[in-house]
Amino acid sequence: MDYQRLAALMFPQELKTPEEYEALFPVRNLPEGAKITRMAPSPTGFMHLGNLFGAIVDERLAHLSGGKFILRIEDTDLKRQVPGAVELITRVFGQYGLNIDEGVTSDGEIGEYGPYYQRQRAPIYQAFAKKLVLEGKAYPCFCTEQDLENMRNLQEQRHENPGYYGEYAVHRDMDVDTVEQLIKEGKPFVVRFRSTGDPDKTVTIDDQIKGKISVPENNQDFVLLKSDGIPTYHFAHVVDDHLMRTSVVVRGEEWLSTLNWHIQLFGALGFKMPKFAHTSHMMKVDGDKKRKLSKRKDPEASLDFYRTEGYPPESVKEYLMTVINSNFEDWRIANPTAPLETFPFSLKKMSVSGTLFDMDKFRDVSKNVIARMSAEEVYDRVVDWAQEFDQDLYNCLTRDPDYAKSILAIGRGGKKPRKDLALWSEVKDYLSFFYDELFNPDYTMPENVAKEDVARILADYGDIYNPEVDMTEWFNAICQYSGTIGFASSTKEYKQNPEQFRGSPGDTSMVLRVAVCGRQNSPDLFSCMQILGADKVKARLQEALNKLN
RNA sequence: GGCCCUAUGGUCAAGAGGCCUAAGACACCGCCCUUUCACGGCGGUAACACGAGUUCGAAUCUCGUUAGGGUCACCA
Repeated sequence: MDYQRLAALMFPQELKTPEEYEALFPVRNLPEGAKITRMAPSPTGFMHLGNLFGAIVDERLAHLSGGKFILRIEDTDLKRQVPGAVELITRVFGQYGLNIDEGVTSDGEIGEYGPYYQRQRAPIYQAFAKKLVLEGKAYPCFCTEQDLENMRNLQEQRHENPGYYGEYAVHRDMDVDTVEQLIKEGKPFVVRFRSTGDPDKTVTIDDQIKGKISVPENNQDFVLLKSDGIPTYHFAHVVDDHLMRTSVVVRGEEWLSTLNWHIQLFGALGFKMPKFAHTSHMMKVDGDKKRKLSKRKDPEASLDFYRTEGYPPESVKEYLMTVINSNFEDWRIANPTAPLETFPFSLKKMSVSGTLFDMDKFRDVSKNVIARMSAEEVYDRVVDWAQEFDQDLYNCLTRDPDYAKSILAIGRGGKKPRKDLALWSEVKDYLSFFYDELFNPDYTMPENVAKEDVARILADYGDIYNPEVDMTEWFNAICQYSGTIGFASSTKEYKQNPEQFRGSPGDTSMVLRVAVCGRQNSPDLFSCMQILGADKVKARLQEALNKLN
């Protein structure tokens, strides 16, 4: 077989040699142990929680080891491309604080191992494909989609494995004259790998997460270059990760099934294999079954969900860390305020089995994240969120920032901070009663307080309330007043003989709370009254009294 | 169906042959603290998928079964 002639027919264009590329992208000069990782999303306009999961692993691995983290765009499939998708990707990286050392950023490409868009790397892949053709390790295939479908049907009928292999690899040994003829006729062709694998033999690799994995050798003549000269994932992955000198390939375990293709290709091209780390999937319960988080069925699969709902990126990251590294939670308890970056992340601690996404757990994590923030920071974040997603809330918050911050400061800080908020979209309801236009009172009074007592408290308290005094004195006044209307004048007293009283100071407070806040649950009532101011408190009491009748 | 991966409470998980009468977190329940709530404290319910084998000894090693997941494209 005249491979020289075959290669010339298949690749008439001017191409650099593989050796030239090797020289162009030399092995990196990095300290011992430094890891090169890469995230390689497709610009589909959708960022999956799993993408972030992988990106965090990549980023931590690289930066904890003094290596490099690369962002490469896998835009080889034109059909799936969506305008603005790359911007979405870089925006997400920015939001989540995943700093790229090399590759595509919001300010263009950086780094010496580019281009980092695969489409722009077409000549590189072609050069290496040509090398394989010259060595008899690849060949053109002129099968149409229809041909392949017919083949699959036949294989299904015969209960044989589907695919392009063995006797089904019909164009494998086509003579060069025929190839020339077909090319002259303008027939499109793909470039296929000529597999020499024996499926009865197995090949074993040591995965960084899963440990030893044994798979049968590949015998499929899979496609290297599509008919438009653009590579498939498999070929692009091998060429890119070699030339970019990636040292650890982190990717989802769905790639395990074609791992033998990649192993074979690294061998055929004479490339040193990188290490592999196959991550398990995020799962979700669907009825009584578990399945992979689905972009179509599960809103929480999309990173956009967290943004629109108002979950801080830190919360998502923090939650993912609890899943990624089993010792993270203990570390966080021991180091409540330490930056995430100081956690000693390790691949060894990664789970090998699929993890169910746990919304309860996630909310808990997020509450803790938000509880650690200052009122100032919460204010800034909520305003940013509201500006985009809740104009009413935005208007309220920005009208008087100090007022808003004083609300958000209630019970914040200290040893036992309040944990009311898990996400920004809960803020509006949380503080609605501080704003007249959001105030939507439910005047349901505590059942154990007689209606005439309610009316009396509401009528009397306006004159009793003194905004000048501190919390202790404020509560003492309520206690004292309670004593004058047949209520106990202390909680202790009431508890000793509940039947002797019409109510307790707690009941009095609850009546006031319902009137002032329009609900039975609120942060500390004293603080609420302080922030609202005496005039507003009195107006609210009157309003509630009017509604009573 | 073939191939591959996985299997400890409802969920995430600790666990590397004896430290296991099996950690911890979330959720749930109870009690305490308390002007309600949110916190916080204390306690509780709840698990090694099944069957063989190896071994003095198995959650841990091996095999099988079962169950779940993934994958079988000119998609990634």
